[in-house]
Amino acid sequence: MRSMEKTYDPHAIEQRWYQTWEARGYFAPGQSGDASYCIMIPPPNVTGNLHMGHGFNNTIMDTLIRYHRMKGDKTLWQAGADHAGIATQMVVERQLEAENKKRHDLGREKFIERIWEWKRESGGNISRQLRRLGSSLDWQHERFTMDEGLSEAVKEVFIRLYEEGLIYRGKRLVNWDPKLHTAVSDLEVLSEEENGHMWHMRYPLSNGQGHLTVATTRPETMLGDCAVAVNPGDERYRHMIGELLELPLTGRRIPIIADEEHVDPEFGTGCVKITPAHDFNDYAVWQRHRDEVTISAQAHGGLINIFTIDAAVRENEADEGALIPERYSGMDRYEARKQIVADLQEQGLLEKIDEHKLMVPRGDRSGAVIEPFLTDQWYVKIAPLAKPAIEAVESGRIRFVPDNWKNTYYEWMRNIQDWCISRQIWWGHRIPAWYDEQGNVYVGRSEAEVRRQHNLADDYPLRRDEDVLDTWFSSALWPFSTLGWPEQTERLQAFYPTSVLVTGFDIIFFWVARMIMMGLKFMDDVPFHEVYVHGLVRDSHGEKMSKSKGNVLDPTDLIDGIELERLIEKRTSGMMQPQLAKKIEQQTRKEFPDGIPSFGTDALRFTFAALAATGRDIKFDLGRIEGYRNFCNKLWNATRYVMMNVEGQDCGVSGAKTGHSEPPAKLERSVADHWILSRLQKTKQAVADAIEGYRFDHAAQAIYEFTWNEYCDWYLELSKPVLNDDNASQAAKRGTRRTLVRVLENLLRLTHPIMPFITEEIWQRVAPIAGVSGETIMNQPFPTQRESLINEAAEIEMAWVMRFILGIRKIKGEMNIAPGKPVPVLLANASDNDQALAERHRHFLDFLARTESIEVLAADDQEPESATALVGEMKVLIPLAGLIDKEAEIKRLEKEIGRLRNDADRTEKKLSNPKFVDKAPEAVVQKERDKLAETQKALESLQTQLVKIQNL
RNA sequence: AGGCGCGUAGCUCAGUUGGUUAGAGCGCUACCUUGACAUGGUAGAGGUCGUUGGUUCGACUCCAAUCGCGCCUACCA
Repeated sequence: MRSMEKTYDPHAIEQRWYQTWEARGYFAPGQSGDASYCIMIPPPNVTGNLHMGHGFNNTIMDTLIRYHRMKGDKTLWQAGADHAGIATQMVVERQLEAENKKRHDLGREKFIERIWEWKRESGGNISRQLRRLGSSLDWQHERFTMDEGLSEAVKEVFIRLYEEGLIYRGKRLVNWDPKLHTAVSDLEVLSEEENGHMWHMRYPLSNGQGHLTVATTRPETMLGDCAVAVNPGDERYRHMIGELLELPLTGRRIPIIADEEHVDPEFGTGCVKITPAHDFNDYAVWQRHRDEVTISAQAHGGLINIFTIDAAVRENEADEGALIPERYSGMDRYEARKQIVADLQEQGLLEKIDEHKLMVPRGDRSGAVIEPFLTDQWYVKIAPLAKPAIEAVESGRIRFVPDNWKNTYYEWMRNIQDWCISRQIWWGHRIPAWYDEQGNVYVGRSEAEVRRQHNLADDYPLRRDEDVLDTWFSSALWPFSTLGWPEQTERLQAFYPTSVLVTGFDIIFFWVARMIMMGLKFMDDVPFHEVYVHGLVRDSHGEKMSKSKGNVLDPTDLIDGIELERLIEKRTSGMMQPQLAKKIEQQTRKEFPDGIPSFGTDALRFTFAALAATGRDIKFDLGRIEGYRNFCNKLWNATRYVMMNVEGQDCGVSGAKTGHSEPPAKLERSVADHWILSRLQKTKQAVADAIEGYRFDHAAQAIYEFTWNEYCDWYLELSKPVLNDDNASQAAKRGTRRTLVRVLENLLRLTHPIMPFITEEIWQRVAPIAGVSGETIMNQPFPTQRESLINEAAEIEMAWVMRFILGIRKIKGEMNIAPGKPVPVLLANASDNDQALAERHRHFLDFLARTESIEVLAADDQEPESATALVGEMKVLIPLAGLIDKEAEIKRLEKEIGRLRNDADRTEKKLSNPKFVDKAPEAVVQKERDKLAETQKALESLQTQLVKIQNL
C-alpha cells in the first residue's frame, strides 16, 4: 500500500473510490435487512446544473442513506431526473434561435426529436455532478419522467381521474404567459412590487350629467370594460346605480353596477372599472352580475377579450363590428396603453396620473408580465384530493421536520384552487384526449382504444389534444411511478411508502403537497412518513445566490478549486443584463483575490452538515469550509501517526494482519485507554441520536470535537510517552496500539456517512490492522455504543490529569516560560489519592506538561515562593527561583482571586436568600453549597499564596 | 393585511422540557517549527444573550409589549 502523503489530497482518491463503489454495485439495495429505508431524490431538471441547493440537499440525503445502509437496513436511494417541460423546451428553443429558427419551423415531431437528442448529449451532466458529491444513488434503476414506464403511469392517472370526474375541461381566466404562449399555474407566477402609475380617467354619464372618475393601473384594458362598479353603501354614487356611462374611445355604453364585495369606497375614487376578461377580481364581479340585462346584452355577454396570445390588441372578429377600435389593433399592450392615455388626454378625459407602487405578476421562467386570459384548459378538481392529504398530516401519518412547516402546508391546502394542468407547449406528456368535429371529447389510453370504446368508425375524424401536462403532474407521481406503478412490482412492495422526503420549503406546494394527494389517491397510503424541510443556501452575506447578482458558488468549484479569471468568466458570461458584468468582476476580485482553492468533496459535505441547523437558511462562508478542509487534514495526519506506530507492530488484535498473530498476548490498558474508549462510546450515541433527529450540525460537531479535542489533542499525545518509553511493558504498548487503531477504525465508520471518501481511503489501511475485514467501509456496521466500555472512573481520573497539565501550561503561558522548558513541580496539600495519581501518571505529566521533577511536600514542609495552580484542593507549585517574575505572579493571582471572589459572592447571595433555600429543589441548593465550599477553599488557598508572595 | 421565522463574541452559528463561570469555529493577540499535522501546537483577549416590562427563589430559555430584519400567502382597482 502506498505511503501516506504529509498533506491530505482529496483529488487523489475521490474519483477512484466512487468508480469502485459504483462498479461493485454497492449502491443497489441489499437483499437482506429487517427494515427498509428509502428516499426518493427530488428529480433534478435534465437541463440542470448542480447548484449549492443540490449540494446541501444531496449531502443530507446521502448521509441518511449511508447511515441506514450501515445500520443494515434494506436501503434504496432512488435516482432520476425530471423532463422539466418549459425549462427544457426553452433551452432547445434558444439553440434554434441561434440557427434563426423557431420550433414551428421544425414542426412538433422534429422538435421533440431534437430535444431527445439534446437530452442524450447533455442530460447526463447533472448525474455526473451528483456523483462528484459522492451520492450513493441506485443508478441502475435511474428513471426519467418521460421514460416509457413513467409516461404510462401519467396516462393511467389522468384517465382514472377523468373517469372519476376529478379532471375536467373548462373555459376560464388563467395566468397566461404571452411570451411562452402557455397557461401557467398560480404557483408559477411571482408577484413583485414595482413602480407604476395610477391613471384617473373620466367616463361621461350618458345622461350628460357629468362623469365618474375611475382609477386604474392598466388603462389599456378599458377597451374591454363592461361596467363600472361602486359600493352600494357609498353615498356619493348610490343614486347613479343602474345609469349608463359612455365608455370613451369605443362608442360603447356600460352600466354602473353595485358590488359591495369588491369595491372599497375608501380606495381611489370609489369607482372601479370592470374588465372581466383581463382581471381575476373583475371576472368574479362579472360572474355575480352576468345576468343583469345591461351586461348580458353586451357583446360576449360582457366578457370581452381584447388581446391576442401575444398580449397585443386583437382584430375584430367578422361578427363583432367595431367592438374594439381599429385604431389600436396590433398594438402591444404597452404601446396601446401609451396611445390610449394620449387619446384620453386629448379628449380631456384624463384627470390625473399618480405615482403608484403595484404588484406585477411575472412568469417564473420567462419573466414576462402575466396576462389574465380567457382560454380552454384542463383542470384537476382538487378539494376531494386535498381533504385526505390534510388529514394525513393532522393525524401524524406524515410529520414535518421542523414541525412548524405543517402550518404553511395547512394554510395552502385549505385555500387550494383547482389545478390548471394543461400547457400549450410541446415537450411533455401529451394529454390523452381526442376531439371529433362536433367538439366532443374522448379520453383514453390511445386513439384505437377511444374508437373501440365509443364505437367510432376508423374513418371518423378525430384530432388529438395539442396540449401537454404540467411537469409537476408527473412529479406528483414520482414516489410510486419510479417503483414500477401501475405494475405491482417487488420494489413497489418493498419501498412504498418511502421513509423521508428531503427538500427545500420552496417546493412544498409544487411538489410535496401534490405527492401526498396523489399517493393517497392511487396507493392508498402516504408517499413518505417524514418531510425534512431545509433552508436555502445563501452567500456569506446572506444574499440569495443568483446569476444577476454574480454571487453564485458552484459546488464543483469548491471541490476542485477555480482560478480567479475562470471564476470571473463564469460569473459574467451569458448574462441577461451584461451591464452588470463590470460590477460583478470587481466584487469577485475583491472577495476571491486568489480564486477558490480546492477543498474536496468531503470538506464540502462536512460543511453542509455542520451548517444544517433546522429551520433556517444557511450562509455559506468560505472560512467554514476551509476549517473543515483542515479537519480532513487533521484526521489524515492522525492516521499517519497511528499507522507509523502500529504497522508491523503487535497491536494485540487477534486475526489482524500484523505478522504477530500468536495466541492472545498479555494486554494492559492505561487509564487513558479506558478514558478514550469511554468518550468514544458517548460520541457514538451522540452521533446516532443526532442523525436520527435530523440534527446534522450536532452530528458533525460531535465528530469534530471528539476527533480533534479528545482523540488528537489528548489521546494521541498520551500515547507517545507509552510507545516511546523503553521501560514501558510490552503489554502496555500492546494495549495502547490496540486502542489507537481500534478507536480510529470506529471513528472512521462513525464519520463515513458525512465524509465518505477520506474515511474509505483511511479505513482500507486501518481496518486490517484493527482486525476488521471487509471490502468497503460502506457496508460495515455503523458503530453502536457499548455500555460496558463507558468508564466514569477513568473519565474522572483523566480530568485530574488534564487539570494538572493545563494548570502548568497556563502558568507557563502567562509567565512567558517557554512551553518546552522543563520545570520542577512541588505538590502541596496533596491527598493520598493525589499522590497516587501523580505517581501513576508521572509519565503523562512529564511528557505533556514538561515537568522536570515532581516532589510532594509534607504538611509541615516550608513552601518556597512559587507560582500556583489548583487541582481540586491540591496546590501545584512551580518555584519562582529564576523562572518567574514576582510581580507577574502577583497580578496573575489577583486576577484569579477576583474571579473566584465574584463567584463566591454570587453564590453566597443566592444561599442567603431564604426564598431560594426554601423553594428551590434540594439538589439545586446542595449544588450551590458544594460550589461555594469549593470556591472558598480555592480562594483561601490562593489568598495565602498571594500574601506569601507579597511578603518576599 | 395575515402567517412563519430570526435578532447570543468582530463574523458565522450552537445553547430541546427555566438552575453552566453563556459555548464552538473563523478572525484577533502573544509565544512555539517538539519526529502525525504550520491546513499545526500552547496560552489569552472578546458577550449587561435587540429593548422594556411581567411570571419565578432563579429567565438566553416562559409570557406580554416594542424595535429591527427576512421569508411566505393574499391583496386596493
